[in-house]
Amino acid sequence: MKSQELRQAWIDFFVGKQHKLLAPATLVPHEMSTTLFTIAGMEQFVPVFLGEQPAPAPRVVTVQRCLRVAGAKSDIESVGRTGRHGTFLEMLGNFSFGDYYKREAIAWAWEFMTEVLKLDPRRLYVTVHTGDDEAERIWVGEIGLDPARVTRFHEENFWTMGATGPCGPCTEIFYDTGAEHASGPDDIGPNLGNRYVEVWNIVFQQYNRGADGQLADLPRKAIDTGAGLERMLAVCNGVASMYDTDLFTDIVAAQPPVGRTSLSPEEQPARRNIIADHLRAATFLINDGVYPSNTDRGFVLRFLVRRAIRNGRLLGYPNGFLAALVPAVVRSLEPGYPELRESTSRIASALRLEEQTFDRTLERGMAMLDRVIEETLARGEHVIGGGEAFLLHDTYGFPLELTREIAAERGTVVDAVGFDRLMAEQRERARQDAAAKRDVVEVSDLPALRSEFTGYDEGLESDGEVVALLRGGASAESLRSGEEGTVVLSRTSFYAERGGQIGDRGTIECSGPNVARFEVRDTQYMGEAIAHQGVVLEGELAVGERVRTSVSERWRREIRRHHTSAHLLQRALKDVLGEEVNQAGSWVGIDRMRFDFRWPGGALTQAQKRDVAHRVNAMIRDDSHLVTRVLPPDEAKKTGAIWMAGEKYGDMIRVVQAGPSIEFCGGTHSHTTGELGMFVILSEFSIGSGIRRIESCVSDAAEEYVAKQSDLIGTLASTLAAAPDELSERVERMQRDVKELQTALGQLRAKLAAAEAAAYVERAQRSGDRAFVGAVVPEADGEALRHLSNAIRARLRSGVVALAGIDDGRVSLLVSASDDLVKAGVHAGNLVKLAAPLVSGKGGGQAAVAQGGGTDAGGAEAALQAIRDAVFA
RNA sequence: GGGGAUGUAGCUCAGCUGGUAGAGCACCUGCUUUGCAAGCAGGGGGUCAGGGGUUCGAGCCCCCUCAUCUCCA
Repeated sequence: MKSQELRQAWIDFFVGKQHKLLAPATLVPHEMSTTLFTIAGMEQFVPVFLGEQPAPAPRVVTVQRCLRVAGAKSDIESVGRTGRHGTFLEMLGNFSFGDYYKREAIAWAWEFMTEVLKLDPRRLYVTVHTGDDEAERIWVGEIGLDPARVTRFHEENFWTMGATGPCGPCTEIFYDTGAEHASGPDDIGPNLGNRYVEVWNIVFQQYNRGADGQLADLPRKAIDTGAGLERMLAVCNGVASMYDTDLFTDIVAAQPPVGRTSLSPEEQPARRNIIADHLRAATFLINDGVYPSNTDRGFVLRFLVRRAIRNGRLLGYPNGFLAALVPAVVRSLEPGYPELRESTSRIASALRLEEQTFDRTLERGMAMLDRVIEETLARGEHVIGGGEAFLLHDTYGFPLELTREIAAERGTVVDAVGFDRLMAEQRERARQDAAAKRDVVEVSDLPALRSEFTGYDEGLESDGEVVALLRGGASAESLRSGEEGTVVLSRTSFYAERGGQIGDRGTIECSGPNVARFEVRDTQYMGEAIAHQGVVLEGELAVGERVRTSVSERWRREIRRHHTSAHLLQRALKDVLGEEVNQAGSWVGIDRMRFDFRWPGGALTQAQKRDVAHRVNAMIRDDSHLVTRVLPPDEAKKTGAIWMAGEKYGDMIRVVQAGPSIEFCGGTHSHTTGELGMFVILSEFSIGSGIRRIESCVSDAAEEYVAKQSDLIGTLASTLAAAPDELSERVERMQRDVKELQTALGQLRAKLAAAEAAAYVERAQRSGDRAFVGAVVPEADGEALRHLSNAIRARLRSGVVALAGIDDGRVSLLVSASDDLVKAGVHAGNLVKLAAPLVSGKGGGQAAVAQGGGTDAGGAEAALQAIRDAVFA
């Protein structure tokens, strides 16, 4: 059986049982999630289980891609080595939200496995929760399973996603792969070893575990099942390992022939499997909008990619092999995920870039390791310290296994114990921090609320009803004058912050006989509800009242214009730099717009920026009417509109067209492009490797900016008495003049110092063959003293120069001694230390040259005397 | 989110306990020379990432910010 046949059979079976087929969520979960990635099929339904969102249908079927890298549910070291472990997997799932329950869920699972897949019932075993008599009764009484095939477990049969969230008892179906796969003589049933493989988990979701660890009942009981496609496929095909199914064999077969390698032939298949697994994960992560980076999801992606590259190197694969494998991965998964095709080149180029980055890291690490090994050997030791290995790993990203390998070649070993200890400390630090501020899923005390946004069609004003009020996060019946709080309405013209567009401001007024006015300072989404945050200006606002909403006209107008400019800018960027430019986020305010985009080419040139701005302005002058259509996803994609990878879109998608720009967008926009007036780029800079940010503005803000610039140029021109056109030339000439003057001044000073030096040298005091020059130099700072001192010393064969510069009431001391006197024991630093207190200061330095200073100019002569006495003593 | 490292000439990097900012390569000029990184001599080139503080004095010490690299969650 092929993977696609199994996927399709699954979907067909449950659609036949009146299930609605839903599109899978991306690997990047919804904002409220407590997990970094989508790790289970039920992830996207958590708000439904909790009663925060309505169910999309009573019965649902999905094929959900999942990623399990960290945490209790995965073991990265086992990936590729056992037949059951992988980081990326597809979860076949059927769900019931308050519809059918245990009986149907169990019966259908049995039907699918024995009748559709035609698996041998004699190989199937079942586990149920210790407290779940009902499930066992169904298995034995209704399905007719031999009671000997049902075992009870406690912890193993209580499913939970994480520390908190929906959970409940479960029943699991195991497949007996045969005695030849037994882990040992004790491996005679589920959960004892590798022989019995868990293929299907049917969870009876009925509790929510809160932050305090207590279980609370869910609003309604639900069914949540998950069967791993990879394991199920292996079972169907009678192979022991999922790596022997077409999901992996196609990718392994596409890998280059093994080159020079130190790996044993037995070790090589595991390495090839690891590459296939990590590449599947990486392909989907990038497809879903994640890119390699140092934090969060990006880091996990980087970890997987680098691990794959490292294994490829060990197998002797050529540079760039990973990117070259992307088409094979896409071919393998395309039947289930046609959308992968259009991301192929984007995925490959991201992997290529990461491989280059990794190469640089390895090169740097290699140089450091060489030094470490040499130092170790030079000390006559043969153990590389754990601290040093950890430093290489932690700070410079050099993998431990590489350190070990290279160390071994040079006859040394690595202190693994020390390394592990440091690693554990690092983990503990991060974990404690994370534990301190973990988000908790809680059943909201608000019922599942949903607000309708009327702003698309009705403009700035609309009617609605107050359905909930919050004061300090807790629900309230009413809000009185002066109180701050949150208002949730059934319908509203206020746009809540989403898609980079900030929330609206304005006022909400009671439309009834009651008088109340609420000032809205910000608007945010709370689930599907639109929450207006602000303060009651007058009267009292109560739940159930009819209200009229009105958004500040200027606020919305300027936001609309800036949002539209973001679309035009993206179009222009793609025109100038190429279609591969991808939006990586944006922020739309009333007087500014930030647009982040992926562009590995570095800073934009002046000409590119000008070209981009010019194109945007040309689109504005074309004065096109904006056209918005609301389409189902398939049709929306046919328009060729730009959409953001990894962004979630609903059942119906708004497609906004502004001149040549077509984008998926839920924001509010201007009526015509001409409304924007003028577009100006304020700045362009990097906000991370491969990501750049453009800040720009349009409309009033653009006019103001240009006016300010113009004023500035006017001021400059009049200050410099130059025409604006000549400004840059003028400034350049001034800089050149300054440089020349500085050079001339330096030369002059040197000459002057030389001339003065001659005079000072003539006045030198001598004692034996030692000479001493001491002088108070008015209006001289440290720099001047140094020049003079150098000039004098150059003329003295042997002697000490001590100068006291007086500048602005402060004294600088500088003492220097000729080499022969230094050898004879004269120490300029000590001389300064001796003299400095006489000018109420301090100082010091080296034997040849020393400096000091103080605040008492009157003591300068005495200080020089003291030095002279010391030199001649 | 937490930790580590780095930022000095166009490039790669030195810079000791705080005391006159350096080397190699590249560049310019001249000479020599014409076989694999040519040689010799001379020269130009610096906001020591930015800001604040301590100090007589900061590239170096302290604080903040920014950028880049990196590990962990």
